[in-house]
Amino acid sequence: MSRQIPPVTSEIGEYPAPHLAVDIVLVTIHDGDLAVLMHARTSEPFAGQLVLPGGFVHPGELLDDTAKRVLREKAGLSGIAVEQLYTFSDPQRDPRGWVVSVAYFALVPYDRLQAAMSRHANLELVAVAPCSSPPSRKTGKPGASRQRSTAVALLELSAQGQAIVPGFDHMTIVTTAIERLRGKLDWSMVAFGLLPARFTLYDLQRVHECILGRALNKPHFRKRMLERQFPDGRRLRATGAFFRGGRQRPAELYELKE
Amino acid sequence: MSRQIPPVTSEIGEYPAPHLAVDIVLVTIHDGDLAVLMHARTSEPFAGQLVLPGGFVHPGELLDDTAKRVLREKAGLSGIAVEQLYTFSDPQRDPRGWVVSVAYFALVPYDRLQAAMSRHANLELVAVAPCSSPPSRKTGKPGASRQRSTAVALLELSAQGQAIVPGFDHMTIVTTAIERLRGKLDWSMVAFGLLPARFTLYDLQRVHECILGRALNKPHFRKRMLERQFPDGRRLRATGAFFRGGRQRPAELYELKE
DNA sequence: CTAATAGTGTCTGTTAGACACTATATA
DNA sequence: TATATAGTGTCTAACAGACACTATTAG
Repeated sequence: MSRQIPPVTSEIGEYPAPHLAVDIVLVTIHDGDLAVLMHARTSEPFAGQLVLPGGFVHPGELLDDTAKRVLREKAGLSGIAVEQLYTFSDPQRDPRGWVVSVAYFALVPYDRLQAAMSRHANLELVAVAPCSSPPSRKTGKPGASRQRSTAVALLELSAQGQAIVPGFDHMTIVTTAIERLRGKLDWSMVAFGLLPARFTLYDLQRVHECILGRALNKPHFRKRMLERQFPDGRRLRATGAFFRGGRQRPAELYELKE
Repeated sequence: MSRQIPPVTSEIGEYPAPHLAVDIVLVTIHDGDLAVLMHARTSEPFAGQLVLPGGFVHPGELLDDTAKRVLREKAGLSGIAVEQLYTFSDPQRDPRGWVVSVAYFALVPYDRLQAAMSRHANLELVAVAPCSSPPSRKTGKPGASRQRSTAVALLELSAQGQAIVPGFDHMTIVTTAIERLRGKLDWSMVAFGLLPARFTLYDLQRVHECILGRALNKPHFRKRMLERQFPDGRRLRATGAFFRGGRQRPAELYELKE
């Protein structure tokens, strides 16, 4: 196969131009694990392997809008905030030709994603777990192993208990997204993107623990969250309503206000 | 002028492709101020205005390599680490046509940049100062004004005392670069990219203060830096040599070791 | 009652800054 | 000597985690 490099000429100069695509890492939390949305490819290359939803940029379109359009077209999800992650440019990353990809990440509460997935049968939710560590918080103490390796994969992907090797360079893209998510956790509002409008403080703590991959101190976490003013100016406010789900004392529901 | 959209066809699909360029924000510290490297455009659009060094991506080239090549070709600087910043895709950002730009930032000690600039007469060093605040640490207390505005410019650019309005969207790119630099300062090694191999602890502190735009506590800063192991595993080590520059007690020179 | 989670109070070690002090060079 | 910066010791306040405790629901 001869690799395609689209020849382009213009006033600007005679510069061949790469195809420009967008790939989306849509992150959610399901069953105590971080998870990302993928779908199985139906054609070569990487037929049968899972890849991130993606698409090419249209003329006159901002990359942010491309990302939103891809989410709408491929997952039926609208009104989700997206954030640019990194641009991947390895000339070999797509066997079909020269395709540079701008990766985005987006966050969605699981219940919204579940509704969307029921209308798009080809979508799959892939669990993301720290490498060489139990896949779920429920089956083992997280954060026990600390490692500084960078060459070895930091994350393991799995769907229905099966390990996943995504197509293209999408494993790298997912790893980059999760690292970015961790880095933004304590100064941005990413945690709330994974929660519904009302949630208990322990829900919020579980989101933080899930992203960080380690346990947090409960009294301190609660104090810090309740005192804090978030970057958009809002604070946590008790609603007076309670979540009565388990067989224990009900937990108060909070929301962002002011 | 009809805006150019290069028509491209390929196996991958019939997708028009944008031109893909790289723009570099080369940051240094000169005379107590952050500064970036620019040059005056000699042709339309934006003839006479200052812009960042940039260039188009070549086929088969990684974007990181494009950034290094641009630094080499336009500023005669080699062996400088570059880091991808953000990809700017506003369809209107270049009046000549559809040009998506991947911005990079790079750091260089002023003495190296000065040597390079003496060989490239068209280059200019543009001072970067926090908006509505004295342009230099020496003429006023920095960090006195705190603002949360995002729509208004956060930075002011100036060369030879004259305010600068760069061409294209390069003001936005510079602002994004400085914000990123601040965010990375306390967990990465960016400060050392702006210093020669040997430096005094107060040099290091001045770099931090310059990037943050506020004063730091001297005893604490020194303790923290001397105890700390940096991400690459190295630590600060006293060299036994001293800088005898002023009319006061000489300051010991330190370097990164181990 | 027990089980299980919700939520709080207190202690301790670490971190960060304020402030004051000593040290040592040049002029 | 005066002065300017180099470099340090100590105090205090805020922060973060460990731990133990009380509260309240379902069953």
